[in-house]
Amino acid sequence: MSLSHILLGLLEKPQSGYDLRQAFEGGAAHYWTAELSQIYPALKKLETAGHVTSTEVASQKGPSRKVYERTESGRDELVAWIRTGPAESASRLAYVGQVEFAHVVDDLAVTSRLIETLEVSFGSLHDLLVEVEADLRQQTRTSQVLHELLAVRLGLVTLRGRLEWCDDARKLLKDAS
Amino acid sequence: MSLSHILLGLLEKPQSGYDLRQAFEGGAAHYWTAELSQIYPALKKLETAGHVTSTEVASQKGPSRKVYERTESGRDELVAWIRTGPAESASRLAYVGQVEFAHVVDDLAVTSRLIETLEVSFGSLHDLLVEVEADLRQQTRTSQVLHELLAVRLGLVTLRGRLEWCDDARKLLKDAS
DNA sequence: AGTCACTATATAACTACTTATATAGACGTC
DNA sequence: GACGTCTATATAAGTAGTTATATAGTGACT
Repeated sequence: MSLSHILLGLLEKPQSGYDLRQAFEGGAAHYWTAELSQIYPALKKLETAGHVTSTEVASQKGPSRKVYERTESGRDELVAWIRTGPAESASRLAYVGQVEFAHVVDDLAVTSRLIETLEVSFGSLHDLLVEVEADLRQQTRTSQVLHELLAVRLGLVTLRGRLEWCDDARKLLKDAS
Repeated sequence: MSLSHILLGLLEKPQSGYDLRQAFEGGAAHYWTAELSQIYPALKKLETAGHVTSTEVASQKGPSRKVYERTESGRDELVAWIRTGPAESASRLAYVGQVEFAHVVDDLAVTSRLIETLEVSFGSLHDLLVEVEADLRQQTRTSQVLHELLAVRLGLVTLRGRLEWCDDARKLLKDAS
């Protein structure tokens, strides 16, 4: 389950469940979203596991808020997740969270390794799609072939963008170290 | 549920559940994956709904295969799904399937409308991230800010790629009509 | 005074998805 | 001939995620 990990990452600052959903809407939306009905039970589970603690805070508008804070154990769990690197079968883009929260590891080499791993998997998917596209180009341009070509090209531009990003990321990391 | 719709789209040619999984691995993987344990019940459900029919075919290697075929009603269901356009909250990229299978609608105007809708939603997410990036650029370059910047840029290159694709797709459609 | 929108938490019911396991024939190889 | 791998279908158990609904206070508009 990586929603828990994403929540632990977002808890760099103590926040309520409601706040955390705002975080998903503003910025994090490009790689992950979650409903409140999923966030509240997830926070409760993290609390029982000892990865977060909660304190009730009176609010000027609406009911009192429950503000969650990451514990040492929570930080350890987050670090462990980031160190494992991206899962091969990631239908959701949890690896973006791993990159975003990698600063808690306090070791840029971990970030570099993450990027290298991603580059390999982006690369092989890209190569596969290049072949599929070449195949489609040789077929007579029926409506079906045209639409398949559109779908494949969407994959290609996305992967080309991500590969460019790997390059860019390496440069940023070199400048930083 | 759009796995059913994706399966209906892939059933342009009659195929078995096993074949359909291969399709997810070869090419469709960039926007959707599904395990066999999810595909088999989904096909059964489609059969009860009358959207597909199955015929048992003896196989030279291994056990006999169950080959599924899309019915008229299945085609109607697929067309209806494509006509509704992309869902706003699409954590998985089902809209790529809508583009890929749009040829069954047999009306390029539908494809054009799909692309226009996508361009709007890609655009607004892109604009949001541009603002977030500008914000981060002004902050002192701590490790945390660097990692947030990396995550935001990954989103940006992805969205820039997709916006380029919208342009490209419009041109391809113009040439085709 | 009534309605709407926003902050805030919570749960029930449902749907989707993953992981593990069982079965079974064909083919290759050690 | 024992083992591994590939084709092929299927189900059980568990986890993740969505949709609907309830509750409740605040502020703004009508």
